[in-house]
Amino acid sequence: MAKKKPPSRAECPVERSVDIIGDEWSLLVIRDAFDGVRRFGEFQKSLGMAKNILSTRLRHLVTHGILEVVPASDGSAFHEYVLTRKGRDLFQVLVGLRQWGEHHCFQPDEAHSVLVDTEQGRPVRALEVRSESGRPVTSTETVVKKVAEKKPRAKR
Amino acid sequence: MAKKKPPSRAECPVERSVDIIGDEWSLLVIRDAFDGVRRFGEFQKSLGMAKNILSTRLRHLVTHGILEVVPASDGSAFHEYVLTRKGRDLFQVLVGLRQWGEHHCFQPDEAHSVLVDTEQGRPVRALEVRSESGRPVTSTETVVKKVAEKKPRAKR
DNA sequence: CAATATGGTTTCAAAATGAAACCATCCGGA
DNA sequence: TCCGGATGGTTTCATTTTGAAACCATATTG
Repeated sequence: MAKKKPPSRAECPVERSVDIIGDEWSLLVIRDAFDGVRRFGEFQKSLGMAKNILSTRLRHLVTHGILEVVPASDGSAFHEYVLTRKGRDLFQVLVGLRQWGEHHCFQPDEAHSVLVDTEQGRPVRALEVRSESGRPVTSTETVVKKVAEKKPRAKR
Repeated sequence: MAKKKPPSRAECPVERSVDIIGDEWSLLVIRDAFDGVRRFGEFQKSLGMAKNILSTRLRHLVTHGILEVVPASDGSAFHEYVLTRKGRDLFQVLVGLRQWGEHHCFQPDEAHSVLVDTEQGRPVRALEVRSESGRPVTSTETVVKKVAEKKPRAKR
C-alpha cells in the first residue's frame, strides 16, 4: 500500500524500485496506463479493484512522480492520470514482465495478448541484457558490485 | 502472500507475472537468489524479514517453479533454495528494476551498487526494447494486440 | 433543475503481516 | 555420546492492510 515509510535508503536500486512499485496493484495500474487508461473509473473497471485501494495507489504513484494529474483531455472538469517520463521509463520492466509471463505462465496452446510495434505490427524482440561491448550476458556472467564505501574526499 | 487463488487466467502476460511475483518480498528474495543467497537463514538476515513470512514466500516461489530445493552444497543435511531456469529467466526483469531504480531513485551524488559483467568488470548496458527489425522502440511506438478470440478451427 | 455519472471517502469485517515464542533436527565439541 | 548451540522452521496473537459496500460531493446531462 502507499507506504508511510520514508523513502527507501537501500543502496540496492532494485530494492528502491520494489519499495515503490513492488506491489500487485501498482504494477497493474502502470500497465493500464501504458495501455492508455487515464480516468479513475477506467482503471477501476479495467482492474476490478476496490475504489479506496485504487485511490491510495493512484495517490501513491502520483506522489512518487510516476503518474501525474492533468486536466481531462475531453475538456470536462474532471482530471486524468498520465504517465510521467519517470513512469514511461518503466517500459522495460513491463516488457520484461510481459515476456516472462508469455514464456512461463501460459500453456503452449493458450492464447495471450502480444506487444507489437505500431510501425510494423510485429511482436517486439525479447529483451537482452548486454555487456558494454554488446555481448549478450546471462545472470551467471554478471555480479553486483557493492558501492565502494564513499570515501570522503581528502580535503584539498 | 502465497496466493490461495487458482493460477491466474488473465489473458495479459503482465498480469500473470504480477500475480506470481508482484509483491515486495518475492522480488527481493529473487534478487538475493541472483546474488547467490541460498540458505533460509541467509535470506532472513539479508532481508530482515519475519521468518514466517519468508517461509511462505519461499514455499510460494518453489510452488511456482521459480526456486527449487536442493541438498546443501556443503554436504550438511540442510537444504538450499536455488533459482530454476524459470527463475533465472527473470533476469531481465530484475535488471530493468535495477536500472530504473538507479536512474530515478537516487540523488546524483548518491552511491549505489552496480551490475557488472564478470568478464570485463564494466556495467552492463541499459536494456532496450527493440522491434523485430532491431530498431529501438519506445512505449508510444508499441501497442498491445489483444488475443484474437480463439476461433475454433473449422473442421477439416 | 432534477437525475445520473464521476470520483472519490468512510466504515467495518476479513485477511495478511510481523514480532516473538516455541519446537524439532542437525552439528560440533568435550 | 551427550550437551549446547545453530539452523530452519511453525504457532500464536496483536497490528496493519485490504476490500466490499455505503455514503457523499461535484459535474454533467436531459
